Amino acid sequence: MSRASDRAYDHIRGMILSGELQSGSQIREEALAELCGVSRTPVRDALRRLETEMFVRRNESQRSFVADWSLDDLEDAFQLRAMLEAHAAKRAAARISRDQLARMRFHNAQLKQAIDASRPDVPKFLDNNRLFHALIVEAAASERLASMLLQVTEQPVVLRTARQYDLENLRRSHHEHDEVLIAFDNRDGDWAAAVMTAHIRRAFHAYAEAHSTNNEIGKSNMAA
Amino acid sequence: MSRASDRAYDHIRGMILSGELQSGSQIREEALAELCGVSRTPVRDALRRLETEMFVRRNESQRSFVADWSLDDLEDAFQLRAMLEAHAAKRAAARISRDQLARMRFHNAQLKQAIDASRPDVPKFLDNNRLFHALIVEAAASERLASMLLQVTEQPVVLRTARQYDLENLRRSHHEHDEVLIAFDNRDGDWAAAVMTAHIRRAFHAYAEAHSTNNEIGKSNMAA
DNA sequence: CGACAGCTTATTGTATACAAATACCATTCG
DNA sequence: CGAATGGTATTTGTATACAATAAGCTGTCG
Repeated sequence: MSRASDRAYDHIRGMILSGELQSGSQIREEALAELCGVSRTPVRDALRRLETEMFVRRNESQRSFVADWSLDDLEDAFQLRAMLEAHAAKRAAARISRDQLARMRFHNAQLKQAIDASRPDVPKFLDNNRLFHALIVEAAASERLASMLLQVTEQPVVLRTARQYDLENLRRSHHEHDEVLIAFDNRDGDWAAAVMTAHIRRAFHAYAEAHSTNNEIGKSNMAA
Repeated sequence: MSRASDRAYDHIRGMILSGELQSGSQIREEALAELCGVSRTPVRDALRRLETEMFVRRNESQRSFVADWSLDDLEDAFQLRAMLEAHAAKRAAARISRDQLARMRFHNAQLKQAIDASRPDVPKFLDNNRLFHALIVEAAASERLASMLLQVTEQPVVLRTARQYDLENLRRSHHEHDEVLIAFDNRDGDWAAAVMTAHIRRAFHAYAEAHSTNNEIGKSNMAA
């Protein structure tokens, strides 16, 4: 997309994720325009996108607000995500190429390195985790599925704890990824789907637990 | 939403569904603006919406085109729809109220009347069918699920046959709805989900068959 | 005190002008 | 003859002004 509306999108999204824009607070187009250094036109574009992704909500008279998520909403999103990612895994098992498999293995290895380092490298973990999951979606070869997953993969919730990244959960993620790979090797879609469902549900519970014992500010991209 | 951009949305969507805008053809904002009698601003708004709903596709340099769907794309959409509607049915089974159940029964009865008339009343059938399904989504009580279902419920495909509305399929729809209601009565979410999956998959095959034996122009809202 | 009407202000919606990017076409050069 | 290049036309992106709508406030009346 165009430069200005993209910048606006990234900027606003970032402010929501970081908590700079408080959950539930009203956001005015002109104020955002100033913050982003563009006019209202691209800001409106960005707001529409964020609205479909449920980062932003509009009331009946078209005022925009930062989405305010309850734990129930969160579980709802995770439930849909589990279903969609399981479906993606099943499709991927039947279609994935040698090359894609190799790349998945690579990212899972990188992700293990990130955990095993003397000081765990969380950004590296998250990055490779994201790429691992992206490859499954790519292999699933369904544009529609991909676009739906985008809508549930990142939640507009500011996590307030560091425990989201506890080593135990990161290690489990790695092992679950490994099992997905074995299921793919065996072209067993049902197996892959089941592992993926469990993977996402575990992520939800880690997420929820972290959310209930809030200490400090974190990012929202859960390590699934 | 606002009046002008809503009108633009409805108008463009209608032109796509009716075939007035040919699949795969490029669409220019200014041309649409003239057709809709508004300026480009609301047209752009409408195009963005239609794009997220996959009625419109944009190439790498931001030109817009009417979506062109293959049978595979269609099956893909139906598969996702089946999964999502089954999920909705399962959730609904656990949450639906007496009043909602009564309204569902009403619509299913109306829909039967539409079939049993000396000359089947297809619009009446479709209307009550839509309301029946909408009630399930309402009872499922997940905004996200609802918004995702909107994205897969209407396909931007011009059907070229009347057979989509053959009586046999309409009757089956009625009976399947009936079974969903019984499953709801028994609060059996798995049962409801299974019936719904079958319901949507049958609809797909009816749709696909109709699509392969094309005669005349129809609407795209399949009787599921 | 409370509710309501009318005015004022704040906010979003639309039109339009212009800027930027891209496609298209013709012409030239190898 | 084909590929590359440049210029022109087409199309989309952005800013801005103004219109329409909704919210908030103030003062009046019951």
